[in-house]
Amino acid sequence: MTNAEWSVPFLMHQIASQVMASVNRYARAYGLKFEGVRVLYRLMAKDGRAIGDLARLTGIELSTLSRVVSRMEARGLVRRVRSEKDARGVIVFLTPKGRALAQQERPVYFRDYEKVLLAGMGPRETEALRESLGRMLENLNHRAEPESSAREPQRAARSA
Amino acid sequence: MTNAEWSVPFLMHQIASQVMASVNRYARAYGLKFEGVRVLYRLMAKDGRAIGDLARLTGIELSTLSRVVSRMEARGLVRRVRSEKDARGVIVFLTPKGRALAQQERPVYFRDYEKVLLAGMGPRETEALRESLGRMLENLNHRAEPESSAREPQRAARSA
DNA sequence: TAAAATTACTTGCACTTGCAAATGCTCTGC
DNA sequence: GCAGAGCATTTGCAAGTGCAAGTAATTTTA
Repeated sequence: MTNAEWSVPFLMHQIASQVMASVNRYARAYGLKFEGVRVLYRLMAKDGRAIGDLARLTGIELSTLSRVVSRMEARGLVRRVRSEKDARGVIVFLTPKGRALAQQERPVYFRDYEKVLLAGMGPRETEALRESLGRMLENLNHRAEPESSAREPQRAARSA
Repeated sequence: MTNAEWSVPFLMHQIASQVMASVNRYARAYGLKFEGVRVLYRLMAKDGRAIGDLARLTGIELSTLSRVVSRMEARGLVRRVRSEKDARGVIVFLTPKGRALAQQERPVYFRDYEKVLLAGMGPRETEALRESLGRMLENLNHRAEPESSAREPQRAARSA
């Protein structure tokens, strides 16, 4: 199974989607899924963000994010405030309830996973891994698209 | 941004969903999305797999996968064959067209990403990373769930 | 050896998603 | 100071998704 020729993104895909599916199952019990969890964490890092910023940071599509925020708002986890600086914009804040949930669930979403994922690795290896991941994330944030190399082939009606 | 305290799964989440979103945009042009691409690759590694095996390997929910395969079948990328050993089962095979697409698109999906993600890393770092990722994937495959620690809290109607 | 349990998928349904169009606000140039 | 361009966000709509229930074949069990 572990084939040294597999590329890094391919490995990432495999891991990513399995972890994501699993997080979804976890978070369900709290009325959240992957997307909601990520919004929560972005707001924990810095409260009060524009919808568009959240979309950019999380990579969630804007209209989707708008609706994710709506549902989180309905559940009392965040609130929307019309920006005073620019009335087109909306700023999203955590409610105390949202903050409490994020704090309470941090270990469940992440620490337990850390145990599973990092099984059998020493501290040096995990530290190197963490650093590499951090760098990858920076790389992504600095250039969201892999500069599509001008390839924009024929459109298809449906996707599988 | 790069906060050393962020856990590995958290970093994985961030990277994962951004890469996934991006792959979706890419693959769209070929009538595929993330899920379809992953099925294609699993079949490239070993052709002729049961739907259930594909679901387990990819982490895609079974019913979803069934329909992904249906769409891929409609597009002529794979074909379903009723298993002779066990007539309940269905074996999914690549068609020549599906195989050709997988081969043709490998560089697009993965090599370009590799460039973006690994920017600024030396060969030693990327090799270590690749190994760590391989190990994480093995860890996941050996234990799909992080043994839910018997937490099964109150159900919620909708998820955000 | 026939009913019951199990396995391997597929389908119905309610909800979510992403794109494109709409809405509502702000800035620019004249 | 107002028409037109440009933004930030939301909404309509056509798919896509996951759970639960259904279908069909196989294995277990009494």
